[in-house]
Amino acid sequence: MTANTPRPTLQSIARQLGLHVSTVSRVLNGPEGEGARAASGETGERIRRLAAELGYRPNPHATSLRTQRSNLIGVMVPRLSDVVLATIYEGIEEAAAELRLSTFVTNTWDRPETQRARTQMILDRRVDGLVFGDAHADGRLLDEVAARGTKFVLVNRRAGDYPAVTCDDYLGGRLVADHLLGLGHENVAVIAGPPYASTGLDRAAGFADRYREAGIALPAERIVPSGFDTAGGRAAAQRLLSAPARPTALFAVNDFTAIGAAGAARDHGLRMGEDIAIAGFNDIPLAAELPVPLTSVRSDMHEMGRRAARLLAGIIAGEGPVTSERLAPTLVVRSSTCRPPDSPT
Amino acid sequence: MTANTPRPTLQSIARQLGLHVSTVSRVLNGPEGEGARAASGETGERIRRLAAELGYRPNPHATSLRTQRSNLIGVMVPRLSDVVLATIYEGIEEAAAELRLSTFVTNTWDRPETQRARTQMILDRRVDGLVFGDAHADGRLLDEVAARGTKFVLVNRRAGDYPAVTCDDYLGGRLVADHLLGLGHENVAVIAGPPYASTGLDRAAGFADRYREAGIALPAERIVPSGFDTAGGRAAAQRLLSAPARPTALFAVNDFTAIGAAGAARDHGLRMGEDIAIAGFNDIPLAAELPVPLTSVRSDMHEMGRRAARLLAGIIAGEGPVTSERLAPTLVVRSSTCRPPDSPT
DNA sequence: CTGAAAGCGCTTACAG
DNA sequence: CTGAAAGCGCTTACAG
Repeated sequence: MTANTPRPTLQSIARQLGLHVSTVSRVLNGPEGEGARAASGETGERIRRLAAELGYRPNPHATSLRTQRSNLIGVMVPRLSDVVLATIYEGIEEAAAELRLSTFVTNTWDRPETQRARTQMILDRRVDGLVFGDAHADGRLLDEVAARGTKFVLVNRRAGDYPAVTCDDYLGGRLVADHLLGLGHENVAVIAGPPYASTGLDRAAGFADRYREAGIALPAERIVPSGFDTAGGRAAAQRLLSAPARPTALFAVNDFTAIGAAGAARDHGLRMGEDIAIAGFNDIPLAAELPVPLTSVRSDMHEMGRRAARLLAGIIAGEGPVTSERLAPTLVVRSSTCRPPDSPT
Repeated sequence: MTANTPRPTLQSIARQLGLHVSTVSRVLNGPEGEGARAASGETGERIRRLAAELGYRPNPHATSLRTQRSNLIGVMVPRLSDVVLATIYEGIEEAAAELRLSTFVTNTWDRPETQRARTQMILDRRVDGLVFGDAHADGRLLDEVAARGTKFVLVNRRAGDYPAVTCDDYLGGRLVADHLLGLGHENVAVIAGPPYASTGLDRAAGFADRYREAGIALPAERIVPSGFDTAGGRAAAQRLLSAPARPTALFAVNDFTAIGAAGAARDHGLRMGEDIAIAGFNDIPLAAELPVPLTSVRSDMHEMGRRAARLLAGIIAGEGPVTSERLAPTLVVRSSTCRPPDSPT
């Protein structure tokens, strides 16, 4: 295909073959049934041969205009340079491509105005559906989007009763609590992430519930909100480690927060994995590569993305009842979580 | 806008106002000049008012079909879960949105077959242009794409004479060499990345040239290829540190590779920043957060992405001569680069 | 199995 | 300043 040759169209192919455009359409892009039948005919063979020779590719804008289906989906994420979201998006994009869906992805920075503006921008592109990876617990924007009849699913974070594919964050929090309890930690704290994200909320809740079941109630000041980045983790840990009865173990609801917390611990002269235990969440690839490898909860983010794409595709296709999915996490124990310093060996 | 109301179209607006669709089109979506003139008329006011009230949004598929312009661009990256590429993409997406362009982004894993297949998939979507963030030095695929008359730019990696926005990687390599020479390192090695990426090649070349100018020629076995991830850095460093006259400093052409190298150093009982100097490239956010903060070359990846988007937009618009851009890097010195262990203080 | 027709929602050169 | 017409490239119900 050289630069000057105009792209072939159904029309141009029909003309060259002395056929009608509708015939060519049915053979090349028609539904399976018809295409298959047409396949038998010798005409079908001629059409297919010429189309292949010319490198015919249907014009998706024409198809979308005609069918009112764009085969496009939009994906909203807080920020793609966060490896957690990037990995989820990779899963979405991969599964979407398998389903012949193309994706637009955009950052919303977790800011409501940006979320609203970018959602509108994506809807203006006439996507068939949306994946929200930035849902806020209040669900206000989602309510509006749902009211318009727009199809969507949530991924990573849940909100209300909207269909969502998430990690079982509550269970993940419990797993960490189990582990720290087993090591003998009774004086612990949680760096809980921002208050609008179900991930942090559920992880913290699972952790606190498990401790409560063990007879240890975490006081409110031991569950501190934070950003999801290293700076947030550092600041939160700084506060916790300056308190009177310093905790012997920290559960950060995200690995970056945990890395920031490790920095704060260092500033306090504490060695992670020896003087203080720190656990994170997500098991990002770097967790295992740190000088003191980080104990973390592994969730299959790529698979989460794949499932979200498929769930959305099902909804778009109008398939049966929609049920949210919750992936089981596993705890990966590494050397960052030691026993309490004064514990008997 | 409720679920059951059909979306307004130019037609529906024209009908409600007793006007012709072409009039409405000119007022709502027409070129600046006409729109402005139409603005004065009282009719224009009525049209605009109703459109706003109904929440009219032009159907981009219809517009694209008619104008043969999709306002869509495609972005090819090795993998989005690499924070370097994710950050570049954020810049592309941000600038593209400002230019009213929407972007498709896809992973190609640096595999030629995938690159080819995904490029075709993106072109099938009738994008107006492409940004390649995964160019291979041989430029084979790019030659094919160029031969079709497709418009594109490269970002991060350059190839042939195709328009590209890159970091001045050669200069970056020189900066690191300057720094290590200043510290007194004469026995050094480079972990150079894969042989198909201009980034690693140029960084290694700048480094080696600067050392040569200082009278120190790096033997070939001191410039070892690697992957761009921690595993690759670890393996390469493992080899280098097992050699007879062990280098006192390592330049890894990427921060992940440097982190992997630090792991290998630890395995050899070497403390980074005390027994061995290690420098990276890109200054990813984590570099400053490591227990031993990493010396690295900073390149403004977000800005690189923004410029690539604008360069492509210029090419699509058919504006003047196209010139590649090369952003100046800066060296960020941190504690990972110490003097050679046996150097006089 | 193939053809003819209508129409998805827009833009734009041509009249008036 | 506004209208009428043509057409971008497809799909699909209706005939034959």
